[in-house]
Amino acid sequence: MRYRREDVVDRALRVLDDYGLADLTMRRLGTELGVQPSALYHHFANKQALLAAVADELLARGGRPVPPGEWDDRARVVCLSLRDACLAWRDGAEVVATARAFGLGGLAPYAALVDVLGEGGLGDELAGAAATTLVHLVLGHATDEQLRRQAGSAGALEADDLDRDFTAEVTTGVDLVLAGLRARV
Amino acid sequence: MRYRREDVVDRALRVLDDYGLADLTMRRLGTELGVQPSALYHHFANKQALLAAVADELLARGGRPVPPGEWDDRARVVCLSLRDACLAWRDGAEVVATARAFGLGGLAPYAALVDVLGEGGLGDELAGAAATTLVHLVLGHATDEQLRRQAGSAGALEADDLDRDFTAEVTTGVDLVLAGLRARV
DNA sequence: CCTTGAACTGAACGGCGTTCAGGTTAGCGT
DNA sequence: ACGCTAACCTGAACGCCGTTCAGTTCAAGG
Repeated sequence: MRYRREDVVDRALRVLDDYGLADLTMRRLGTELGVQPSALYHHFANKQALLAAVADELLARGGRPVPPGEWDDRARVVCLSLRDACLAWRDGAEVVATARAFGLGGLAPYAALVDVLGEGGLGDELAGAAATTLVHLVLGHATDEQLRRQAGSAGALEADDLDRDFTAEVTTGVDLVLAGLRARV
Repeated sequence: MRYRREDVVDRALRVLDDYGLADLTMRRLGTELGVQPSALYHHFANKQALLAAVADELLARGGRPVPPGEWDDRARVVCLSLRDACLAWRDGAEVVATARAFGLGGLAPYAALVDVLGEGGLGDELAGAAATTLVHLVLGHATDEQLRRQAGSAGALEADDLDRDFTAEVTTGVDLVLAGLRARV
């Protein structure tokens, strides 16, 4: 069996979901495809590039249309949609965050936010700063949540982490920023 | 020469600042101390624990007293002080972020924020959510900034990253959240 | 049928975190 | 001054990791 780039990404997503980011190694992925690890370097320059492609695919599959309405409601949908896309895959938030940090992938949500906020009448500078803030906020929360859940299922759970309402927490954070923005329009 | 725990942390901070997080390996740190890598495992259970200690020390050294005043001004000082502490060391933000994610260190800023916001009359839940939001926001911005600067000095700089005012950006983000909070008091 | 380019092999390189049985040494109680 | 104890360290090994590279296979178009 010979593979194309997208086949490799698809399989990488499955390995990610089944075994986690730590076990998504080039060797493991190669084994899973019945191929030498070195074969993967025909499709990707290095592991970072692979992870960037995985992040983009992960976001594309979790994408959800942004309904018409007020700009702040639309921004909230973009944020929560980003969160859901990340949470839909094991270690999804970390994958997106690292890809984004290296500047190789996961940039779509930021662009979408800048658009929506721009439509809202915010200046370019404010829209950019707010979009960056929202993306960091959402990815940070989601990374935390996935890591805590994982630590919890491994037995190392702390009492105050069990009855935490993560959804309420991140929604509060997003709404705080949006309220701050509304005060500036 | 025989070392104590704090000597190792001190040296680790120096290696971090001189060579970056990627080169802060157990072997490198051992060599730097004139000691076998395995010797480090007498002081720390594993590398994560070492990094947590490094993060705490990094934050302690960058610490700055929070002056009296209004709760929102004090919260802003805590946030910018956290940022400065991270930026004072190469890859500082990433070190703190990962230590915090694993729940082993870097928790002081969060606690300080919860305190300050609690004094401001916010409920426990809102204070917690807001503190988490602010920490993610600041660490996210700082991580980005340090990574971009590093990529820039490596030659792979993009035009729109050069004339970015990171300080203004993160201040805007923090102020947006604080404005949102003020609207709720 | 031949050519060409994409896909892959197989072995190796250097480095990583971590373990472990045993050796060394500083400092304290006597 | 001496012995003991606990702290500190050695040296070698284990099993991984990402990545490179010269050479091989194979599907498809002319």
